[in-house]
Amino acid sequence: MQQYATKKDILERAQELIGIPFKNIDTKGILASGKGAIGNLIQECWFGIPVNSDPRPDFVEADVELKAHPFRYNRNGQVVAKERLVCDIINYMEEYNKTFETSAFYLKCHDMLLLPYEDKINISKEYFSIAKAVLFSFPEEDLAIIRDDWGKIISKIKSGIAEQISEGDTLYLGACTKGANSSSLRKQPFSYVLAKQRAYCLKTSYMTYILQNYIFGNIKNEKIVSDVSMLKDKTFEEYVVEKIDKYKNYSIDELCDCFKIDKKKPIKNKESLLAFNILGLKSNKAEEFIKAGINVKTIRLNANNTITESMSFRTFKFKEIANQTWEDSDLQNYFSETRFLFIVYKQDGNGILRLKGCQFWNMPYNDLEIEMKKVWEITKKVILEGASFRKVDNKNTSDLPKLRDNKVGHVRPHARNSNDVDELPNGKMFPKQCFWLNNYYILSQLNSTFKDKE
DNA sequence: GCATGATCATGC
DNA sequence: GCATGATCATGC
Repeated sequence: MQQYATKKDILERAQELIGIPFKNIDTKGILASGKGAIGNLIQECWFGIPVNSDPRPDFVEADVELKAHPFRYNRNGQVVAKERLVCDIINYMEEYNKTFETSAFYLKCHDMLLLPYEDKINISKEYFSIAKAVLFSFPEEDLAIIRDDWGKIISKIKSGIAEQISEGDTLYLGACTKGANSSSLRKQPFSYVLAKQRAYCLKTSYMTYILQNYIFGNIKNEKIVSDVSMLKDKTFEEYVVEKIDKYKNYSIDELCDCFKIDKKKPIKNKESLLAFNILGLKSNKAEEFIKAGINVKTIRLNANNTITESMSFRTFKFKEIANQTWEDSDLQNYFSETRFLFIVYKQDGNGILRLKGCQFWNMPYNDLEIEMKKVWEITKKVILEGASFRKVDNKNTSDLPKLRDNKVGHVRPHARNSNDVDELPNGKMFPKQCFWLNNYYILSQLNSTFKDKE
């Protein structure tokens, strides 16, 4: 029998922990032992539960899992999760045989004692302390999405492609890599290919939402699915696709008329705003998209089924790339975690853009870990060498990867103008750059239904 | 026609 | 003032 046997006992004891520096409770020297130590510290030294590998929640009688989790304040002063919340390792050999209710994730994490602590930059973690103590169980509408996420992960195991699982496949519940390094491999049941070891996790974007809305505040955003019964016979993504599909072939002006938007008023990214309107939202913010960290991108197809422009992303800092490895690079993290919603418009014979529909997408595992990795590594090499950055005929040029060098991506300027510069490791200044997805690569990723001849 | 470098426009 | 999403302009 555990000492803290009810939720009430647990929460009361947890409340007493708030504000106490971790070094003051560390009677066993756990902090010195390394990663994951804070959860272990609280479990052992504060609640007296020995660390174990029991598949059941830490508080067995109360059926509650203890989770300490770091947060930070962003530039705007908002609380944001520092990282995803990692749960159990996914045992590919066993997990596919289970139901969601008996999965290792749900069995352990259906109810959690969340203990967020601020992770302060340049301060030793022994001075950190728990900021809040909250008992958390998933809202019904989140559970509907998490259940589908789980199904997606399992279906890749059942298809014998566990090695192609990516965190970007899913919305709230992810499968993140876990292990000493990327060579930690495991067997899978329907293929001889070894797959990277992965663990169930709640995505960083989801944890940020929990922190901002359930723990520290109560910001309300518009929901796409206002009632969970709307997802009775379809997934969230299917619901979105079907809804947008109802306005197939509407021109931008026609859509503006439908939603009473001033056609002449300059609005940034009107095409995506119209898609949000179709989904029943007034703003271009949806609770589900924020939780899932979904990135909405508009794609314009020409009448002859080509795409003119490549797709840009945020600018990078030369020195950041120079100091990172691929595994901890912003680019790898971004494309492995991020799910996209493409809103697809296509020019008709008269050059008028018409809505064709939408498509959820994330970068396939091999495109990221083989192709994009090459682009990143060449970029790093060119930045470190530094010699190729030069001016020819008054134009800045360099040996950074170009459009035809790689089928997935390239590097190009992304700045206000050529005077908007960033410092290279050798001290030279050069226009800010970003990674781009090649226009022809994007085209290759689009559903064939968008490319049909009219 | 397309690749590449440069720049625009909104919105916070 | 700047990030972001997007598009323009030149020259081969």
